[in-house]
Amino acid sequence: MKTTVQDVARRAGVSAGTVSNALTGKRHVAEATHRRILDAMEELGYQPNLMARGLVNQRSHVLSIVIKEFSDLGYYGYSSVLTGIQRKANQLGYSIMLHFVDGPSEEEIFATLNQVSAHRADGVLWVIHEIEGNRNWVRDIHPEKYPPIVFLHMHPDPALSVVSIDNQAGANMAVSHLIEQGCRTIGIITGPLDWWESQARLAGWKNALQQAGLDADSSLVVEGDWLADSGKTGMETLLDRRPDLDAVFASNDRMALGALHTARRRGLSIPEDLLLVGYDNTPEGASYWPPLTSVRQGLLQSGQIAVEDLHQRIESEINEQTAPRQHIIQPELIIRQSSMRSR
Amino acid sequence: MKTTVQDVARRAGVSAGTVSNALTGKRHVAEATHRRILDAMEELGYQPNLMARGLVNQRSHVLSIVIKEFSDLGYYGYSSVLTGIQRKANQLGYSIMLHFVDGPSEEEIFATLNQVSAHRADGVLWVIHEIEGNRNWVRDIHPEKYPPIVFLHMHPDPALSVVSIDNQAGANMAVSHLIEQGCRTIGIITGPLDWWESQARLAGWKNALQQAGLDADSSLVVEGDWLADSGKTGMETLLDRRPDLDAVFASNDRMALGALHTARRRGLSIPEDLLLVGYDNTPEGASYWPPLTSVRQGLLQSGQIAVEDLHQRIESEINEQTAPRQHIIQPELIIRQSSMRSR
DNA sequence: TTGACAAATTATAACGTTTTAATTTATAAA
DNA sequence: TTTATAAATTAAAACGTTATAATTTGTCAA
Repeated sequence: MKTTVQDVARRAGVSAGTVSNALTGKRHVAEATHRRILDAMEELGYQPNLMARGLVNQRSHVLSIVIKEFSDLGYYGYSSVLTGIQRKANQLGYSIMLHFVDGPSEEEIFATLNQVSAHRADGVLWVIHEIEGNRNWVRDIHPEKYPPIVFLHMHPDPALSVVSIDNQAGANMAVSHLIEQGCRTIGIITGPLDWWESQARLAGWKNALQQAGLDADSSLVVEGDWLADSGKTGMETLLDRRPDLDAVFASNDRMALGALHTARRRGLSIPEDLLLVGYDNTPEGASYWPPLTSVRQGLLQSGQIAVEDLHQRIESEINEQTAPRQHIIQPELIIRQSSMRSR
Repeated sequence: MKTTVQDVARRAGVSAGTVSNALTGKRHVAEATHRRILDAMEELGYQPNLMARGLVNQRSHVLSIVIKEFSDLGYYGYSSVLTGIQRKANQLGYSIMLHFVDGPSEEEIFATLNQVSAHRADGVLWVIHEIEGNRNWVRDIHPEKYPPIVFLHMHPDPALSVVSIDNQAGANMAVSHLIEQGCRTIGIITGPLDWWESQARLAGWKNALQQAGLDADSSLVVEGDWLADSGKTGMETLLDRRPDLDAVFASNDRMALGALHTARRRGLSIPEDLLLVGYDNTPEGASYWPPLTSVRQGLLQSGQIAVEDLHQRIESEINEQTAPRQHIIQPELIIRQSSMRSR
């Protein structure tokens, strides 16, 4: 835990500089010496000190991920993104530091950002959902007081680097599919409406209905909070309000699960009496009864793209700033029995 | 991103040492100077460089979490533990670095450990499940080549610091509860049997049956892989083998979901025809149909305890090594309708 | 042999902190 | 006033690397 480059040098009978050269491979060192150095390292169990290295190189090779705490990590979406991030980061030689935020309130955001910056992370991946003022605080951040930041799952913004998923298209697909199945009265259980994802999915629903000349009445809309319970009550409300309801689009799989629960409790069969589509395509969905049709988001991919973009940004920063880029990923509909009209 | 303690010092008209004193609060600095320094920091937007600080203090205030990659993060259990870890770590002033492992093969384990040690993490939280040789490699690690390590969810071992959950007791509770409900032929869907958790839960099942003088025949045991699909097929097998089956204990909620699926497909009602208990108490379980009885593990708590123990270990290391400690957490049964005999 | 030139190595100065020991400044007693 | 003592500040060294510029060593042609 504490043999240093000096120790290795002494043991190999060379200077510290040579050991460093052997280590980084930037300057050439003679075959024989190289071998001796390697041996010395082996014998002494040398571990380079990344803090010292980072200090002189002005480069930590650490990427900071900022994520909202608690429930989020257990949520399928976030963990997929993280996995995608991890893979690419690893491949590019970065380590990952995790920062949690509760609020996110303005002050907490800046506190976190300061911590990130104190660690001298090379870049930041912002995986906090966007609500209200959020976007504006974050737009003001950019100054070179902080390392480059890539925002995941925010809606596109020319001033920021964003990797996001086309939520409106995803919802549109889902609802269009229901329409093709012959449904006419399609309810939606949305996420919290201060999330832009929720808004976008709602817009997709509306859009699909209008394209087909169908009713997008507000009695068909009920707001949930992403959790299964709100799917239960959402479904209750929809059924009470619209006895003619023949399909429901739930804005995530958890709420779809809740909707299934309520349908079952009320003695309704899916897909016989009612069709249902979820969002996220969680692995469990395939084991619900009936197996759940859902929208696959490509979250793993989004994590990877984000890291790639960030990496470019980090590398280029030395010369001139790379302009912000927007990456928009298209989702895909996975059809299972919950939305297949059995005639 | 690059004003230094020197800059602040210059601006405040003092020396670097004084700024440092003001920063750490270890030596007293006069009221007036202190104020001037604070102002200077504010004006210059000073951010301490944690790498430099870590270098001189020989303390990074970073905790490394080693976790098996991919699916694991999305798994309820792991994310809960991580949350628990994060909370306590934050409270004690640590940042968190995440390291992923695929295998885990011996070489990969050591590669990861070397990385951890290169970052000079103050301590390690080992959240890899234990299989086969695993334990032995890990026992040999301890030498002071690496920082102190606490192992989560390994079975107790006097040579190692371990925080684990009493899986056998948990399973025993679940099965005893089924027996109390009047069940006599209770099947089990286990996890992969090279996981000690699976073994322990199996032992708990067996134990409870034997206590009650009931049959723990091998025809009642089927091995799963934690995923819902294996719950589906596991349930098929059990039903085929034992037409007299009147309850099933699934070793996690996902597999319980699969079991529900199969029961439903075969036209069996739960709890009317068959009782079912899961393990993990995932939030979704309450929305399954019927709501799932399950074993709550106290994972959040386990994460917190692990960090506390690790912290002590880190602090004390300066003097003499603290002896390894075993923490065993008792789980709790959460009863819902899937296991309530309706008579 | 001696140069001339390339290749390999080294000494030294950073990087941004904190700590130690030394020094200055303030305070109180004589 | 002085002196003794406490309080506040500072200069310099250290932490473990890498980069730069200087030096040594080796090779080959003249």
